[in-house]
Amino acid sequence: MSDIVSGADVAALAGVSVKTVSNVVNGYEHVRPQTRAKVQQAIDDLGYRPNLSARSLRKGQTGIIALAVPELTSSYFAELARGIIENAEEKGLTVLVDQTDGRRGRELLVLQGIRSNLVDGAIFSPLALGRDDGLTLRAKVPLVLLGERVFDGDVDHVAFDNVAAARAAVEHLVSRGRTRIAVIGAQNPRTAETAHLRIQGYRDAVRSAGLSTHSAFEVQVDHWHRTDGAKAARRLLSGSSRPDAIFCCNDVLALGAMRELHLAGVRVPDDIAVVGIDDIEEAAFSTPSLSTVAPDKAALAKLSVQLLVERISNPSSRTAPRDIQVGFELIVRDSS
Amino acid sequence: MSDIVSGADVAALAGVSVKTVSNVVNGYEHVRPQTRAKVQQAIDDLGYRPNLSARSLRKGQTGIIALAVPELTSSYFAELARGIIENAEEKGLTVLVDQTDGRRGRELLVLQGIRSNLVDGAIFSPLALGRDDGLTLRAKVPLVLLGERVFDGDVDHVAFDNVAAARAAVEHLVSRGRTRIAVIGAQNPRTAETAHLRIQGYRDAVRSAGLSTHSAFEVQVDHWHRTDGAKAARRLLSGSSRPDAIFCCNDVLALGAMRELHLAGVRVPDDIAVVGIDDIEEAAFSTPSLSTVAPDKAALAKLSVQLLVERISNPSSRTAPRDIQVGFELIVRDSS
DNA sequence: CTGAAAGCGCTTACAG
DNA sequence: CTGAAAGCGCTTACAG
Repeated sequence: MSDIVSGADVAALAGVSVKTVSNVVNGYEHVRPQTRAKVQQAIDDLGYRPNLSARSLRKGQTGIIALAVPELTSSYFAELARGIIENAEEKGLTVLVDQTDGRRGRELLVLQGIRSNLVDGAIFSPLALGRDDGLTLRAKVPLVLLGERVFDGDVDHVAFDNVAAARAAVEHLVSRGRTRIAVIGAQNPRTAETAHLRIQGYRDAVRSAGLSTHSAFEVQVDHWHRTDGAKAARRLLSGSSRPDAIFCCNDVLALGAMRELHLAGVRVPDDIAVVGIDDIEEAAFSTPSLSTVAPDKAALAKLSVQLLVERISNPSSRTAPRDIQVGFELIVRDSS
Repeated sequence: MSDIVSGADVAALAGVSVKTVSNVVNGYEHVRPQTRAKVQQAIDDLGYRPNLSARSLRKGQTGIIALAVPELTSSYFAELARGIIENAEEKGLTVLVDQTDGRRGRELLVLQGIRSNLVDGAIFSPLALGRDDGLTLRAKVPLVLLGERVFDGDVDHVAFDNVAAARAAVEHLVSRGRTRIAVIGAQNPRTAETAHLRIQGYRDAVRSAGLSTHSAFEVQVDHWHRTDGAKAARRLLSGSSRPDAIFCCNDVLALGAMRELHLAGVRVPDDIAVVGIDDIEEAAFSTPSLSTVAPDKAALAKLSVQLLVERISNPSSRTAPRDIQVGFELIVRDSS
C-alpha cells in the first residue's frame, strides 16, 4: 500500500548515516539525545518500519519459531498454543503454528526444519512419530519436544509424568470405592508413547489396589477424539461384565464416553464414575462436570519457550539434552 | 546446526552460475535437462535449501499472511483457522496466527500492519473495533475482514448473513410451538456488530410470528463465553416469566446455558428448547445434543484466502471492495 | 559518538 | 539456454 521507506530515507531526512538510524531503531545506548530525537522525528514523519526480511538475512535469524501440534481444534493444544505464543512474545519471538494432523509425513517435515530457513527453532508435539521410527533425531533447527522422549537425538524435552498422572486418576477412583475400573484410550504401543504410559499408570494403580485387570476393560481406540470415547463406552456397556468406573486417557475421550453413558441411561457417577486427563475448559462445564488430572500447562508453555530460546541464542552449546517435568493436580468434580 | 549452504555453493559444485541454480530451484522452464540434473544433484549432495529471508528481501514479499482472531481456544475460530491454514498452504502461503483477545490495542496493531513488514496481508476477525471507532481503515497491508463490515475503508469482507441465520434459528423454535422465546447474547451495540445483527434477526422472527418481545427476554452478556451463557440462563430462570425457548447467539453460550438449566432441574427441550449458532464440534456431543445454525465454514475459509491472494498478487488493482456472503444451514438436534 | 563500506543470499533485467 | 552484475534493506566490524 504505502511506499516503502528504507533506513536510508530516514538517514537522509535526519541528516545522519544509516548506521545511526540503525542504532536508534535498535535502542543502542550511545547515541546523543539530540541525534536520537532527530532520527525519531524522521522515522515518525516517514512512517518508517524496519524490513524484517533484510534484518533476518543479515542476522541469520528470523525471530520466528514454529509450534507443531497435532491439531488446533483440540482444546488441550489450543490452550497450550496460547500460552506458548504469549511466552514467545515476551521474548520478542513470533510463533508460527503448524498443524501436523498427527500424520507421519508432516511430522517428518517438522524434523526436516520446516519451511527451509524460515524458523529459528521449533516446539514439537509428535504423535505419529515414535521411538520405533529409529530416528536418531537430526533436526536442522533447535528443537524442544513436548511430551514423551520419543527420539534418541540431542533434544530437550518437557512433559509431565504421564504414568503418575494416570495413577493419580485411578487411585482417586479406587478411593471412591470403585472396584471394576476400565480404561479407554489404549493405542498401538509401537507409536503412541503417551497412551502407553497412561495405560501403564492405570495398570499400576489397579494392581496396587489389589484389583484385577482384565483385557476387556482396556479399550483400544484409533484416536483420542470424542467419537472414539463414545464408541469405546458402547463397547464397555455391551460387555459381559460392566465396569463401575472408567479412566479415560484424556478429557475429550471422557466427554464422548459420558455422552454415550447418558444415552444408554447409565448414571454418572452413580453407576459409573468417569475421570479424564487434561483439564480442558469444557471439562468444568460438561454435565456432569468432569473430574480430571490437570497438567501444569502454564509451566509447560513457559519452560518449552525458555529451553528453546536458550538453544537458539547459544547454538553451539554442548549442554546435554534436558528432560524437564512439570507438575499436575487432581481435580475432583461431579463425574466421580 | 548444519553449516549454511548458499546458492553460490551449489553453483560452484555443479559448475554453473547462481542464475542457473535459481532457475532450477524455482522450476523455471528453459533449463537443459542435463543442466537441471547436475544442479539437482549438487542441491541434494549439499542439502541446500534456499534462504527465505533473502528471497523475501529481494521479492518484497514474505509469503506469510496473518490470521488475526479473538481467540484460538474458541472452537469456532480454531475450526476456521484450520480451514484457512489449509487453503493458504495450497497457495504456497504460510499463516501466522495472531490472537487479539478481542482487545482494542491488539486489534489496532493488526490494522497497523502487524509486525512490520513480516506479512503480505491479513485475514482479520475484529471484535473490539467497530464502526464507531470512526476508523477509515488505513491498513498497511491488504486485508480481508471476517464477519461484518465494521470499517469504512477499502476492504474486502466475507461473512454470512447474521440476521437471516438468527431468524432461521428462531423460526425453528416458533415452528416447534414455542411462544415465549428468549435470547442470550446481546451486547453493547456500539461495538458488537455481530451481536447486534443476530439480535435483530431474533426480533424480526419473533415479531413476524406475532409474538411479543419484552426486554427481560433479551439477556445481555459481557462475552460470548460459556460462563456468560450460564449466568444469563440463571437470570432468565429467576425472572417472573419463564421462557419456553432460548435462542443463544452462539453455541458456547448455548452450552453454558444448557448446563445451568440442567443444574436447575429444567428439562431441555421439554421445558425449554435451546438453539445456538456456529455448529462447533462440541454441539453434536453435548447432552442433549445442540440444535444450531451452521455457517459454511469451508466456504468462509476458502473465499477469505482467495480474496486476500488476489489483493496481494495485484496490489495496485482498483477493484472495489467486495462483500461476499456464504451460506448457512439449520441443524436440528435434540435440544429443540 | 558517528560515517563509509562490505556483505547476508537471493532474483532479475541485461547481455550474449 | 546461460553468465556477470546489480541491488533488495539491513547490521556490523572498521575507522575516525
